[in-house]
Amino acid sequence: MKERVIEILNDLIKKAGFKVKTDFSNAVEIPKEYSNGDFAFPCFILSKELGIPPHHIAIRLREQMKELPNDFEEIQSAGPYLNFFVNRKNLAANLILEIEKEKENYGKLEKNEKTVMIEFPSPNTNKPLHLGHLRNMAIGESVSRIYEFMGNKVIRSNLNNDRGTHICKSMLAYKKWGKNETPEKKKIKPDHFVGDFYVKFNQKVKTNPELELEAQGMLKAWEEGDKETIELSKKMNSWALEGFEETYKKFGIKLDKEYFESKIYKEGKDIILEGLKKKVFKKTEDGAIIIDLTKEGLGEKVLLRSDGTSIYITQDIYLAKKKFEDFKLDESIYVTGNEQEYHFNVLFNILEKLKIANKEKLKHLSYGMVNLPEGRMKSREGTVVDADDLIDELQKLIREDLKKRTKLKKFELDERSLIIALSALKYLLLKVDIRKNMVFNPNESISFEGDTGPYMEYSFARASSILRKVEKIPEATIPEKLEEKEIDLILKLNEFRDIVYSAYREVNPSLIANYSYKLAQTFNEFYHSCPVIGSDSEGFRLHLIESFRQILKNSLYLIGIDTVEEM
RNA sequence: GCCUGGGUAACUCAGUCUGGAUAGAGUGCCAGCCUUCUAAGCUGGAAGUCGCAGGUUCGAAUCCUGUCCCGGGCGCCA
Repeated sequence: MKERVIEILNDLIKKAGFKVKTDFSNAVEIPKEYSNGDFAFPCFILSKELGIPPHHIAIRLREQMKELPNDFEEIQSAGPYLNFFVNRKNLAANLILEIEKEKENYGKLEKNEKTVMIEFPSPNTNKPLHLGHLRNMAIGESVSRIYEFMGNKVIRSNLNNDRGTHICKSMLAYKKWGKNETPEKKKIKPDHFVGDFYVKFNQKVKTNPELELEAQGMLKAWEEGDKETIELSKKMNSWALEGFEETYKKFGIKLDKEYFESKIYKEGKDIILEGLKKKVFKKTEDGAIIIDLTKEGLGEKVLLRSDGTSIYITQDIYLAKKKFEDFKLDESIYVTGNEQEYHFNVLFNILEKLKIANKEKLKHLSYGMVNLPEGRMKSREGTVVDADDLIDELQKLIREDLKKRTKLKKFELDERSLIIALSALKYLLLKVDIRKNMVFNPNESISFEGDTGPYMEYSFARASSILRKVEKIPEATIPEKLEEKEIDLILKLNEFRDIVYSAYREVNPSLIANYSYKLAQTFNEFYHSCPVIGSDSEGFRLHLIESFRQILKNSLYLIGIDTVEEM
């Protein structure tokens, strides 16, 4: 459409007798206000070259237009701007037709573009998931869906951090004070059961610092193959993983491939030694192998300790290579908090130097932290917002609300309240720009009115309710004159494709989240000013509502949110 | 010290990449709207030196330089 505008502009400039060298094709813009048209040309850009004030240029250009082309409703000069209004009746007719035909596939690309692995949420198995993980999961899932929607094959992978001193801390506490209890006997969600011992350790270590050494000793025993320790680690890790699985399911994510640090932490040495041979790495005097990334501004980084053992980055190099080989990946994305930026920067440099993958194929999707009004969440100090507790609390609030207004059976109540609760949570986490830190205020952030997930659910339910009231949707006849709120809704629906594409290109789910909200808002305005059933435009408006439902559903799907037909 | 992200209304955030028309939402506050398709809604109002100072430009929240404040990183931890 923009090409048409440029075409028309070229024609008008020629007819006006202006001799222009300036390339103005990028100057054509989409105004923020619909009342200023669908496209606008700011004439300032020609003003200097022509030596004519911009508003005169706009008038002169408009004068050349004797007859409007079919695809435009109006072209008008407005001060220094020339505003183009596309033919909205045509647009509405085509749009509705296409959406109703393609339904959930509207805007989707079917091509087989790339195989992409997206790694998230990669938790530690010593404590339950918290709000930070939920942000990670919301982002990971949304980006996965966006990638799939744009025609890529996505493999969701998860690297479980199931070894290390932090794991030994909960193990040690269990060994000392656990009395062989089990989550089943105590009726506690298994990952919470494990986490309670991690908390216990951190309480006890305050008065007994030797526990720290004991935990380190335990790690040593574990790595040396001590049977009892291995058994304990297996038992506790499986509890943790069992609990995580439950939370993933509730939150609506399914990981395709699980990796375990305990299984790969010794791997990667060969790659390092080979790199040493190729002189990509070098050996220090005390025998450690390092890479010098001073030129890249990253300094020196140890890859293999002087005692020959590997560290975090060693196994990450191994795993990256394995991923590319096993799945023939075209791209590998890591979703983690921004505190790991240095690590991934170093990792990607190494992978490129070893020719495992160049940087275009690697992406660190780094997001900001979720803070509380008092500051950072600290699991050791117990100031974390627990993922399960938060979901339960939200669901409870919504369930109470639904109970007051509806007569639902228990399972319906459970299902509906969960969908709405997750809409609140996921939208809250995704509407904020991915790289920004965000503040979670337990008292204020839990809100169901205004710029929230439930607002969108409510809009969807109202639209659905209207459609339920009619038996059959008649053929749409586009009315001679469209109402302002109808036009707003049509234009907003028309933005969907562009928004999804931008979200994909920029790997930014918040664009879709914010669009979903604006779309729902536009619908609510339409809903209040345009009666549907019994009106002259009933047929058209029903189709418009059907299109709205579809686009909102598609849009919410991309940020991992389900819809409900009734509220 | 070096690297990196941020600073927009009382609060939580859009808008910045790709400079344009009076800087937008929501919450909270004030005033209206339920005998009509679900009031988790809609309409109106008050509320902003876009951290600060220069510069570029016809035009700067947006680009450049400097500066202040806040977060994160700079382990032979993960």
